[in-house]
Amino acid sequence: MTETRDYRPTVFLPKTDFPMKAGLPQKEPGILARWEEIGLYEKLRAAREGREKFILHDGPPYANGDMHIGHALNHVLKDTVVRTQSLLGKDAPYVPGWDCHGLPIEWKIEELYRKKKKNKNEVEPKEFRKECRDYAQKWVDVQREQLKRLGIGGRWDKPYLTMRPEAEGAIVAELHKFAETGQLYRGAKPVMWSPVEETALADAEVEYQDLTDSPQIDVAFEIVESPIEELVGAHAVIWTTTPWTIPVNQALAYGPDVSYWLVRANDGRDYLVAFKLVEDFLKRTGLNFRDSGDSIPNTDSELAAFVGKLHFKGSDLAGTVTRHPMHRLGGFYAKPRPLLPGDFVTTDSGTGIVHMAPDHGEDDFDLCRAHGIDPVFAVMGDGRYRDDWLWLGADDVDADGKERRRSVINKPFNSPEGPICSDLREAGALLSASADYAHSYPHSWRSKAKVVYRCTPQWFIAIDEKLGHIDGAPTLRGRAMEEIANTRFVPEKGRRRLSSMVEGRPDWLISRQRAWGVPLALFVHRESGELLVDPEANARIQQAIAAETVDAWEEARAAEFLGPDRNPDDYEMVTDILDVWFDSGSTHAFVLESDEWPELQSPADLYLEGSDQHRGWFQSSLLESCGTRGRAPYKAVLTHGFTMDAKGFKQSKSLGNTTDPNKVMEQFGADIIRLWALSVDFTEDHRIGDEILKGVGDTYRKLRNTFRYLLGALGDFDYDKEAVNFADMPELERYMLHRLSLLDANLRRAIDDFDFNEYVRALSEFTNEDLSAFFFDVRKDRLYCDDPKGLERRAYRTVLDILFQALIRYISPVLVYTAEEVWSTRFPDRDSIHLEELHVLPGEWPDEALATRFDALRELRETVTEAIEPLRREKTIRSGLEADIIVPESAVPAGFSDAELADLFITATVTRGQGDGVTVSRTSDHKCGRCWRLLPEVTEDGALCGRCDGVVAEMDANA
RNA sequence: GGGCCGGUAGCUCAGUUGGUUAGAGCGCACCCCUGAUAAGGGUGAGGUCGCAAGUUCAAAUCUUGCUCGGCCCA
Repeated sequence: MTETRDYRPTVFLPKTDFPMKAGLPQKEPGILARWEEIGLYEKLRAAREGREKFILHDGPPYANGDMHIGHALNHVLKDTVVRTQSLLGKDAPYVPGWDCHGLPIEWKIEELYRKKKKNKNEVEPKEFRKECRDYAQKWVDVQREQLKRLGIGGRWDKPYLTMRPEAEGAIVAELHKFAETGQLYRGAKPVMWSPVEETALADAEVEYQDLTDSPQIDVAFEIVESPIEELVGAHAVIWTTTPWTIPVNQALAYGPDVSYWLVRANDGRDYLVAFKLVEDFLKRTGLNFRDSGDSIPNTDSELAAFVGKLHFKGSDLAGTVTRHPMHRLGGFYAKPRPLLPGDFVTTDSGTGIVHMAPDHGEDDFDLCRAHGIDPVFAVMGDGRYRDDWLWLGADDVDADGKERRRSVINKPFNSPEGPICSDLREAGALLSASADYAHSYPHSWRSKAKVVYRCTPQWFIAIDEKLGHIDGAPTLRGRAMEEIANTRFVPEKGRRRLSSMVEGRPDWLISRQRAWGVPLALFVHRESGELLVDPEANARIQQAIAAETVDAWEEARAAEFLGPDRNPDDYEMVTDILDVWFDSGSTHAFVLESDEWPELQSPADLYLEGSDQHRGWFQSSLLESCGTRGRAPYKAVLTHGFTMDAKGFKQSKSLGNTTDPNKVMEQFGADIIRLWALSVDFTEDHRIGDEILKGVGDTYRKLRNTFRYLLGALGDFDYDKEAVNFADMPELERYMLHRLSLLDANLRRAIDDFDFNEYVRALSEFTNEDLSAFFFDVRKDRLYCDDPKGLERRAYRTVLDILFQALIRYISPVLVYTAEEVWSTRFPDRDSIHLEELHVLPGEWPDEALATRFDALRELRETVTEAIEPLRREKTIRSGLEADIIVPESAVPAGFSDAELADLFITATVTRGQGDGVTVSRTSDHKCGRCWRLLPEVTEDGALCGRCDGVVAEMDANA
């Protein structure tokens, strides 16, 4: 009789060439090449011309080394901000930049010299800087290619570099603004100084290492004068870990609120020591009480017995004067060493009396300056004492009787057997000396050598002077604080972090004694010591540097810069260079305000960097801009955390737990890294690792397959001929447009909040839950089997088209390559998805009443699938299509027919019953040979249902 | 050592001003489909909310201490 016909060719299956497997590592470079070929970035600029601008200003990464995961995260976030703003229709240009000057690069070049046994001092500064410049340029080029490969869109043909001569000239111009407005001063202040590199170091250039063999000594200073009679002739004891500072001791400090005790020791002397530290003191020195009856009081009553006896409050010590252990040498050492009150004195360690060397400590300097005691500048740049310094220890003499001048960080110099200690011991002043103290001590992060505090002439920007040139502004610090209050912070906690740093910071030390950087192009009058303030001279300097690079700043040209009315011999030319934070703090000036990038403007809408930049770029930019312009260079600041390894630990090369984004791109593709960066909570520290990347890959495949389905279902869709009006659509289609409207609002809010985690999550959940598991599944039958001319199938495809148009735009800032691949598959003749804007969705789509009914229906649907499950387990039925369902009448939302329910539940039939549970049984109907539904109208398995019969008949007729 | 920030299922994340049984997606296990097929659908098992005290009728949520991790600083 009737042989079973194979109806497969009559079913409208999705058809597309878009592959399920992505092959991103192979595919992405080709897509990137095409973008460059068509000039995508320029096309986008042209397309958005005249629109509202959104300026994200790029914080310059340092031009050294390959792109690492931190760069990748940072740039993906920046790119996503730019692309999402562009999706909203704004003109959002992106000009990337690099930080090129500074010690790390200089150090690299010096390292190369050392390998070649070449001495830096024998090389012309110009030649040396040229090598630094070439080195920086090399890494700029490397990083640029890596960032492009990541899919970061921007002005790659003209990035800003801090070493471009135009930038160097502009940075000098910014410095001159500070000079011309009186905010710049030269001060002698102890700064972190590396004797090895012979330069002052910024905080960021210093690292702390734990030492266990540092020297510690107790030194007695004889009291020669005091309002307290018992103290005269006694000894004040200081404790220090830096014996080398004793030669420049100038005073002692006590804590006004600290309690002191005069210890009558068994060596016959009386020692003044903080009460709380007596025990430690005796232990270190091996001394004991002179009278066996004395002991350290343990109880309050024992202590009370001492009060008024040999027990003093710190403030009582005012007016007490000691003399230096080496006072017999006369001169500097013969001067009195007064006891001064210092709030910084604690009783955590030592003796509660602190020796003051204003040359070598911040507290020391400040306290001494307040009492008219000046530093003596005895230690030179290489860490050695001046040749003419009177005393450094008698045995610091070589075999020929010639004095050896050792660096102060030299270990033997500071050792208990060293020259300082030996002489102190001989003078009877050394009460203890050992080399076993454990603490952390600052080292240069480049040379790993110890650094010291050293007083040197340095240039500072004053933080607490009134800003006379800016109307209504208080001090620089004050204005910066006001501007922090006016700035948006994402996340909000960044505000507190930045303000507490600005609140507590000292004046800005901007000078460095190095070669690779922008000069502090200033003249100082030799006689008056005054800074030359001459806008015309300054302009000549700026122009020369902008034209010829920093090489223009050389002695030979002093006359040219000073002009005909001044004698170059009268002026000292400053040869220091600027802190690189001043360079990058000025980017808003030489990038955002520059004519070279007319697409930019200032202030920027957003600065976006890692949370470490609260100390760095956010702050230097804020101070630079407030000092010169009286306002912040940004309207908003977004910070991200750091990327840890899979277990939440810091990534480091030495631990071998780093994830290299370049390798991830090779292995999985740039889109995977991008999706990862946007999936984690970047406002906090977050992790990366194999398992996490695998999960990201799963999310990616689901999104990709959703697009593959849409492409397949819409392969032959012709909007003009097929589209159905909203009003004519079935309710499910209208409900999906409601859901899309919600998603759209959600995503737009996420864009405004820079909440990309939410953005990706919302998008991913929508495709999983609303589309794949619900809408696509329910409408599968209609797509495959309905009459193509029928309203229902056309309505479905119309919504699929709407979904496609929306989703491809939503995903385009995230999966930049895949979005393009999808777009070009559907529209091979169009330029790029990345030129598109979000559509404004029709206001008629949201329908709360409809949504309430469908939301309830989906809940019922869950109950139904749950009820079907046991029958499938026992193999009574295989799929829901074989199930007859009875649902409680009361559980069904209004307005659904039984047939609609069967469609929505993907079951054979649905009827309503009175009970409160769902009943499931196997249907007795037969299976349609084409659509596989089990329906009463199908006479036998394999025969056709009415719908399929009609469709097949028409196809046959047209064949 | 100090300041600030964080610790919720295997993973990525939600959890309003303290208020039923702490949620989602993914993964995993099991099942179905074999006409989205290296895809699709379903069901299920996973949590002492870092630990310990405290406040409260009630704590993932508030307080304190500790611990682990991070950033910045010394």
